[in-house]
Amino acid sequence: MIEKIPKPVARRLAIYYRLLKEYSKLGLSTISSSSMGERLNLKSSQIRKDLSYFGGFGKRGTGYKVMELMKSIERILGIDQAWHILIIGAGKIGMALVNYSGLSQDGFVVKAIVDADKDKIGTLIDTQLVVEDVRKMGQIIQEKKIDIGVLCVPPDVAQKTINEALKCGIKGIINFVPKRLEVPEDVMVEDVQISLSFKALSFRMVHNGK
Amino acid sequence: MIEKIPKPVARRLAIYYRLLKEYSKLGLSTISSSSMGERLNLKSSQIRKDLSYFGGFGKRGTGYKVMELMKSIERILGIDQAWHILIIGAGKIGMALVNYSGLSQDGFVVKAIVDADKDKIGTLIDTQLVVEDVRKMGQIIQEKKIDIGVLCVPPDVAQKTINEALKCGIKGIINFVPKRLEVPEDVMVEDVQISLSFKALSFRMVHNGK
DNA sequence: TCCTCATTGTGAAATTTACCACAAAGAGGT
DNA sequence: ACCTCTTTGTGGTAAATTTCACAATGAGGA
Repeated sequence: MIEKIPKPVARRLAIYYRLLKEYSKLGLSTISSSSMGERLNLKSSQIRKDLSYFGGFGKRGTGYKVMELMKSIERILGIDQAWHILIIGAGKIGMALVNYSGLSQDGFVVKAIVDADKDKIGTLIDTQLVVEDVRKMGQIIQEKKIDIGVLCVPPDVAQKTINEALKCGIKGIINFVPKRLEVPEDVMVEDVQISLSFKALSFRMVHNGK
Repeated sequence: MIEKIPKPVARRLAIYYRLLKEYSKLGLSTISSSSMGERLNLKSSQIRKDLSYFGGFGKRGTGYKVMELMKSIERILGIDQAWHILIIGAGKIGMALVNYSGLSQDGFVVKAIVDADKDKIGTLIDTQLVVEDVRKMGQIIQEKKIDIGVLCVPPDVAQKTINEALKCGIKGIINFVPKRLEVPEDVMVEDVQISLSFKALSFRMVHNGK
């Protein structure tokens, strides 16, 4: 913990977590770094080093206990608690994220969705959530104790919209908008840029993977 | 060109491209690496070095011509051509990607969407595309000259489904499934793992951004 | 023409990240 | 108790990436 954690580590921990979940479903009780590495196309030493930043979870000669390591990574990633999510923008992406199983599984609970479009406000999504007026966002953030806002609005209103959310104390943002957001230092933004992945693929296809 | 290109470069080029598009809309004709860097929170030297791998696009004392650089990056990224896209799986994500403006804008044209679910087959999406039977995938790939498959199916059928697509000559895959796909060497896979971004955010929020 | 200013392109240094290699340690058998 | 086998945790090294720093160059004005 004293040492600085390389940035790519968090992402890999999430990958290890996913694999461990699979193993636990299969009923495996212990696992070695080398078998994980083989499965994930990573060097076993990298996995061990990544884990070692947070403590010694394994046993020499035996490996790691699947359940134990899962719980530890949950704690490290902060997903041993439930995060309250607000989806900002009921466009295609926003709506797709309501009830998206990949999120609820890991403790990210969508508590509300807001939009500015009158035609969308009041619509029932997935027989679960009603689209609310974006002007009530502040109230919703406080009442539903929202931790994370997921921004899925058109680019031209992105900054303006997120400014409102910031005023109400949001400290984490998942940004689906292809624009860099200006936020205070203590607010974390994680960008999800789907179109970048398409372009990266295109690049690799044209350049033959080099 | 002889030199090896660092992996992060392609992704940044796509970011530069996005910014240049903005500049061109604003009617700017030239731009310097330092003003781009300021805007993107990157060092100007990094931008210059990234571009220099592909040639000298700028002029000393003046900077880069917006339009010219845009066209060059288009060529480098391979988005000066249209890519034919097949969406595999008409779940939430798959449906959201049909007509997703972020894609069509940059030459990624969704030509078809397939699913295995009888209830979904035949459904009209966005008054544009009809969901087709996944068993016709091979035929569709050939007839519509599909270049890239976008995998959005449940994890347990992911590998099986992609194997079919590979048989029909797909050479590029965007993978939304939280699983590593096994593919031949000459096939490029780009993973888009939404839930990883949420976990990375959670991690940073818990660890105070360090 | 010559001087000044701005900005590129790029070797070399600095930093960050990944990988190696091996001592340490536990389990199981004899 | 000792030997063997396996696998971790980690210091040190290698590789990859970013950043620095500056010579080279073009534009514009005097």
